[in-house]
Amino acid sequence: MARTQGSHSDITGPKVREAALRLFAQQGYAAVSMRKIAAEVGVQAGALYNYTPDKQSLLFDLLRGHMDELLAVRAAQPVINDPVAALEEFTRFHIRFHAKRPDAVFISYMELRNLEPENFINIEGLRRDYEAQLEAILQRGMAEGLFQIPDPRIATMAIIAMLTGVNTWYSAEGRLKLSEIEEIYCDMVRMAVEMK
Amino acid sequence: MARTQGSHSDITGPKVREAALRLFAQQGYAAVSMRKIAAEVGVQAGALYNYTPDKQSLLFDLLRGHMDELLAVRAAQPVINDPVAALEEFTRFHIRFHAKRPDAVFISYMELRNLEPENFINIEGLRRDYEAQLEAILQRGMAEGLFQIPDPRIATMAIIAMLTGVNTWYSAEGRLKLSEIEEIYCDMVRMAVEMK
DNA sequence: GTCTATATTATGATAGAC
DNA sequence: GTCTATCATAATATAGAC
Repeated sequence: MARTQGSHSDITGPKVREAALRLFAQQGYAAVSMRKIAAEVGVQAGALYNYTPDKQSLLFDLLRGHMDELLAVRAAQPVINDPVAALEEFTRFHIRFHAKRPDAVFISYMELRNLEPENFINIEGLRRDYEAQLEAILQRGMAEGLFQIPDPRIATMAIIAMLTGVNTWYSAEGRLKLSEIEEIYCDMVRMAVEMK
Repeated sequence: MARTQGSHSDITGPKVREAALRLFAQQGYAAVSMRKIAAEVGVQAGALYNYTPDKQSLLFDLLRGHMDELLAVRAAQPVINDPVAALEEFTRFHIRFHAKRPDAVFISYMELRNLEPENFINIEGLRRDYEAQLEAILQRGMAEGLFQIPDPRIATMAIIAMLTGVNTWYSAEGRLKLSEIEEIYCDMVRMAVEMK
């Protein structure tokens, strides 16, 4: 049986999220109208409401999806017992995962303030879960006498800020390949925490 | 001679910039209307145009003022020749300066994309000038055989990201005083670059 | 599922009275 | 210098035809 003309639910849905992600990252949530998203997708504004109840849900779904994927990919990773090896693996993982998703990372940091309170708490919780994984590695390394860390909680925030900062300047056409960047950060992170 | 009723140029001007800074940081440039700024100041929207030609100039002036102050305060600092001492001073300076101006720091990173191209280039140039100061310290330390740094340009970006990251979680009512935080970051930065 | 049309509200900026 | 009033647009979201 032939499809109803103009019926593209399975294609349009993802396209809406992709367009919203790209536009929110480029211009900011508040600066992007439903009309702009619709134009990018190639439909009229009204049609978007088949895919999201409102603009806020669109933003929340993007952030939630990003965090869910981050945690899911981490959870599927094999556990590494040696703290030194685990720290290196975390460093490489973080850089690689985030470098591949610059738009999602950008809005995850920049548009938190545009989430309604309930949604904000939700995303913040997921972020804390992720941070806790790094902190656990640092704690283990200290317990085993391998790491020398003035304050593990602060070191966690410092390392994550440092690694996520790659996204502010990284370009696939830049001076360094991603694997080289990973290497450099692994060195710096190791030097910053290892016992002398 | 009595003043014209309702004439408060010298008071209202700064109040407009303060209100805009606070609101832009809290809600984002695009989400803040001239009416919201006016309400915060306690005037009508039309009155704002006595203090700024348009909304874009208001944003640019805030970012420009922030960067100018950053560079001016740095320029007034005495030069430190020893790279180790200079790096510690830079670390403490950066944390202290930025912790005191969370709103300005926030919009300096978040609202760059809302600057018109010419204004964007202007601010980016000032930021590069600031980064160059840290990179020069790292280069000097390497030349003198004091620092071991895989890539000075990347180390510069990494350290600045790490230090600026303090602003995402620092609170005056938090577990640690700012002086303690400075101390911890000095340790981590030193450990990350010093020759073993 | 998408379209057109529309209700309702808000926007940046300006003009002119005081 | 500030106010009120207004212009010209643009916003989110919905209703109903197809």
